[in-house]
Amino acid sequence: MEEQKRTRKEILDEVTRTLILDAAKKILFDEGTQGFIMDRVAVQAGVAKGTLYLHFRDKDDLLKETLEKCFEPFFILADTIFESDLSPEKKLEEFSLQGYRFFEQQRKLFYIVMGSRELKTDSHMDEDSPYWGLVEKIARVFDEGTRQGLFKPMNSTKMAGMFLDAQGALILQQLLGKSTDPEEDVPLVMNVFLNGIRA
Amino acid sequence: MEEQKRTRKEILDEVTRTLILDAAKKILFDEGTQGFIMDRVAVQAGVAKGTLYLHFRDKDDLLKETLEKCFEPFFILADTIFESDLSPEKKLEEFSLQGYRFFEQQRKLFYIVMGSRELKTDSHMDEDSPYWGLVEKIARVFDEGTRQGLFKPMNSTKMAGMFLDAQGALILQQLLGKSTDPEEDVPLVMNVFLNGIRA
Amino acid sequence: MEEQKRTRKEILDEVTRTLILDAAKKILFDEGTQGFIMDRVAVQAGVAKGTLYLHFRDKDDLLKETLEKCFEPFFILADTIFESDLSPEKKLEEFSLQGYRFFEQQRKLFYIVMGSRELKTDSHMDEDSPYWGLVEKIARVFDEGTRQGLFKPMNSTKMAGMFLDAQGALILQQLLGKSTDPEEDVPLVMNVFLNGIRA
Amino acid sequence: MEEQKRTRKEILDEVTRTLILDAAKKILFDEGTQGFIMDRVAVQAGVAKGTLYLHFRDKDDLLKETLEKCFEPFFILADTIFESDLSPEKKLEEFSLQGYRFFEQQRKLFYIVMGSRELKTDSHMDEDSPYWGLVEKIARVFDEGTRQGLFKPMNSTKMAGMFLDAQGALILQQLLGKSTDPEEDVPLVMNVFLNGIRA
DNA sequence: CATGAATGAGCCTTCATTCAT
DNA sequence: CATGAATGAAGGCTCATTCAT
Repeated sequence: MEEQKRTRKEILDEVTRTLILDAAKKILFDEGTQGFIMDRVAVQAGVAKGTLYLHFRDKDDLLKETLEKCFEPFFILADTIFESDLSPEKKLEEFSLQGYRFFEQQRKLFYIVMGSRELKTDSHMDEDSPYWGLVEKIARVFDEGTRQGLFKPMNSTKMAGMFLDAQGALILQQLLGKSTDPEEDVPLVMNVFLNGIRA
Repeated sequence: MEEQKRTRKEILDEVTRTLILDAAKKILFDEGTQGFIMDRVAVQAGVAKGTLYLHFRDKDDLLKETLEKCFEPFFILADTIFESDLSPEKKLEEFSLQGYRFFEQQRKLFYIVMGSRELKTDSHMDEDSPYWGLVEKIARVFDEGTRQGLFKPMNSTKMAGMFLDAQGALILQQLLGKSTDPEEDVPLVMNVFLNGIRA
Repeated sequence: MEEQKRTRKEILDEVTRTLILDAAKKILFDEGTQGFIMDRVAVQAGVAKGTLYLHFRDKDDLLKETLEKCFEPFFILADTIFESDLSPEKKLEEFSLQGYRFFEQQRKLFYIVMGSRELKTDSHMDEDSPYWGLVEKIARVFDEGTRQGLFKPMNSTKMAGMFLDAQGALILQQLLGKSTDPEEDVPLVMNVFLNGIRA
Repeated sequence: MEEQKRTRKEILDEVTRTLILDAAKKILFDEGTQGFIMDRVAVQAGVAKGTLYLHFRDKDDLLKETLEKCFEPFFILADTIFESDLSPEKKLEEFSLQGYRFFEQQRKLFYIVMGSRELKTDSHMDEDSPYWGLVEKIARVFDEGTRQGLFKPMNSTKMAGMFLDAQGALILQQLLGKSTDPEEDVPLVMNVFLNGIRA
């Protein structure tokens, strides 16, 4: 029964935690990082301000977890792609396409992450940030390609960084209205990088 | 003499302005955007708080101008390259190399611009930001190459964005200690992009 | 019990609110509107500066409510008179007398309201200010007198305004030491106005 | 020649002084007491900020003199009336009418004086303010009437205060749009007061 | 005398965090 | 555990006044 109780507590905890994170996500989307204020998150979540601190160390912790939650669907998608049977080239292409689409739908998220300059949490600088996780996963695809003799040998981490950021540059231009066609942009990245690295 | 007087005043004004900007630069470097506080800038500059507002509209204005001042040497360098007689390929390579070196020396600046999330001034989002200025200039180089029959026809703005951000990815990795050799990295970018676009 | 709890909280809230208003009143009296500074009010109330903003939107709100609280006893008195069975003439006389006495005791308040020029809250200009509320109530007394055939027909609002301000002129002179005797002043107003309006 | 020089200086001084006062008047009208800021007055006057302090002790001094300058035409008018051959009753009536008209044209001035609560300078409280000057002059008219056997004996200062403020109440209502007809309002004051005091 | 850059005390307001209930 | 009133450090900005030129 002790076991049971603890479990129940843990479940309730999880529920509250999720409640808060969902609220935080909404606030982050609606108000941007400027408006990401503990008070508002608490109100949105329907919990007391103090409760926030029962589940997250401080504002930064909450923000970090919120961002992670925002990216979660994309990461799951990415993982699915990376762990599939597709060829390395196809994996990259598929990732490119999905990234493009994800941010097309989650336009605001991109603005917040790239554009907002209010986060202490520095996703680029932090070694175990989503950014670096992604870079490593893409690097593994390049390694895979090289192992299969499809790509030239290379510094895969660097190449992955370049691939990811070049992609980001296109998404940025897309969001700013310079173009809206993944049919055009995805091949563009793919051509540049595949021509550059094909064995 | 009227002329003279006005000139003298303008010079003094300029002196104070520079004094403040230098102080602001130092504060920005030492304390990051978090610590970029008007009071501190004033103390560092050795002027009164109010004086800051005699030369800059508000905190944001000061911050923006400070950043511009930080990048100035790099922009001048970039312009020199872009306006030189070098071949398009060489221009890109030289830009790549200089960018690499600039941020090697100004490591902190990169952290501040890329990493800090405290700036309202959003260099990526703002259409006439240094970022877009650079993109446009690089695009012109791509156009030039295409006109000379060296590069394939392409959407030069997109390509320039990709080129710049791919570069940034490498600089980031360099700064995080993943590598320190421009001898290795510059050819990397160049290879990828030139293979990808050469006619 | 939920009910109880909420009630208790509301009571505590009310206590703090009153604490602040009393402090604000004291500051207003002691220091005038010039010295009506949020910091000082907080210290006087024995609460933190931030607490002020938990109970009042901003400085102006606090000031407005403070003034209202200052006048409250007088308004209650006035209402008692206006709603009594006294004859219109007696009502006016009684109002006159009570106003005289109220400001005799609250001398400082008169100075603050009439003399101080620091309030944004403009009691004369604002259509639903205490001033206009009083004018309307007095006007009703004049109307009553006219209906009863005691007073000539008249524009009661205008007459009420004149009556109130004429009164104010006397109180002002009283406060400045020109006279101190309500026995003399009240009949003065009454004579002038009643002679002027009696049917 | 020394004489001459000093005179010339005095004239220039007077010119600057007037320049400043005119500017101050304009600022006061256009921006209200809120916007009555030394900087702006200086700019409007076309002189340096420091110059203001060469001609006026401090902001309060300037404000006081500005207000006096605003009322000057009305005071001159009033004096003309008070020193004329008119009967006391006619003097009061004429004063009433002219006051009414003056503020009708100078609507903004009335708002500023009565409505604005930003002036340290307290025209009502200060014993040698325009207000008290006016009261005294009106009191002399009442005295004159009493001497001529037209009015009952009375405390003329008090009566004058009442007369002036009752008048103010009507002007206030006029300005707030409750009525616009001096043909109606002037007789109103006159009736009340004359009935109240006629011998 | 005039100037106007510099001053800096002063003030309002925000918001992350705590802690008594 | 949850609560939310209280906290108070922190920070941006204003503007009357001064003084060196």
